[in-house]
Amino acid sequence: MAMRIGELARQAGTTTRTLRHYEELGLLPARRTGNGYRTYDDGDLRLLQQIRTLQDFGFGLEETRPFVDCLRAGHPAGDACPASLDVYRRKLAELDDCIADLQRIRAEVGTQLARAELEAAADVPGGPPPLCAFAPPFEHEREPGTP
Amino acid sequence: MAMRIGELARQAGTTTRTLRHYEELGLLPARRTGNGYRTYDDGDLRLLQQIRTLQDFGFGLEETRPFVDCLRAGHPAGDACPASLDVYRRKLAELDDCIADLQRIRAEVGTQLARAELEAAADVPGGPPPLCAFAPPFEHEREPGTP
DNA sequence: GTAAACCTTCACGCTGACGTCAACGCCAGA
DNA sequence: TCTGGCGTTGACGTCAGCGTGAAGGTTTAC
Repeated sequence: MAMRIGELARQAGTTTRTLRHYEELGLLPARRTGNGYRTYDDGDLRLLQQIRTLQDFGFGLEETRPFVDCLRAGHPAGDACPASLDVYRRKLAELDDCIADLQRIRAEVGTQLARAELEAAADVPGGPPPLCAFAPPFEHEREPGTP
Repeated sequence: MAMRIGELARQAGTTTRTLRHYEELGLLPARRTGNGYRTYDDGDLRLLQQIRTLQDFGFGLEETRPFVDCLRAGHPAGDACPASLDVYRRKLAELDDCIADLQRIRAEVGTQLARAELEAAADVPGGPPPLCAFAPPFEHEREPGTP
């Protein structure tokens, strides 16, 4: 039940440095034992798991705060509060924008690559295999030594 | 033709700080006039435009280097060299991976949002509009003042 | 009793692409 | 000659999410 920072880090698959960082941010404050050691319980593990899950989805730490607050407020799930739902919705919109941007860019880069490859094939005869095997190099561009 | 740093920055739609940064990286070195002022020409403007275009596509500055070198080597286009094509291809793969990741995440977040919204609707009767318009609020939750 | 394994705080480092001062030099117009 | 607007270098700040020590105290196992 009660555990120290190393144990919690192991259970959550993270590091003690990360947990201290979360505490600096006020995201996951710890109780202290008499000697100053941080001490956590299973509730903290749940909060931490919530944070890590959202992190894996690309949420920033600040964006996880409503979920953590929601859990701490006693709700059974971190997304049982309106503020969390808002974060979900904003993230969805953000993801959609981002995906659309990347798809535009992907298409553009693909086009550029295809064009550049064609031009390279045209400029360096004998380099990459020609699309039409019967297309001979032009005479005035033929290299010396080639019969 | 010849211009100083402010003029080049204006023509390329960037800042003098950015141009000094590029020079620090060795990406866009400048000639100097007698008084130590940086001086650029139209060729530098082309190099800079190449860099900015690739930047807009999400290329890192180091990734633009082959293109810039290619132009400086006298090629008519920055992507006329094999090294540039390699960068294109790596970027395409990177974009595909990234898009796939984001789409998985988008689906996951969408699922979570839908589920959380349903649970919120179930837990808070009378909050969001019910799916079935004939479902009346329960008596013990009815507000005072409502006939 | 001692060594290993834990814990503490402090504080700098890393990545990328610049922004933002400070403190000063150079030059043209009124 | 003064003012304003350019230019220069150097160096620190920003954003996020930690990593990586250093220097020391505490607990645990043998």
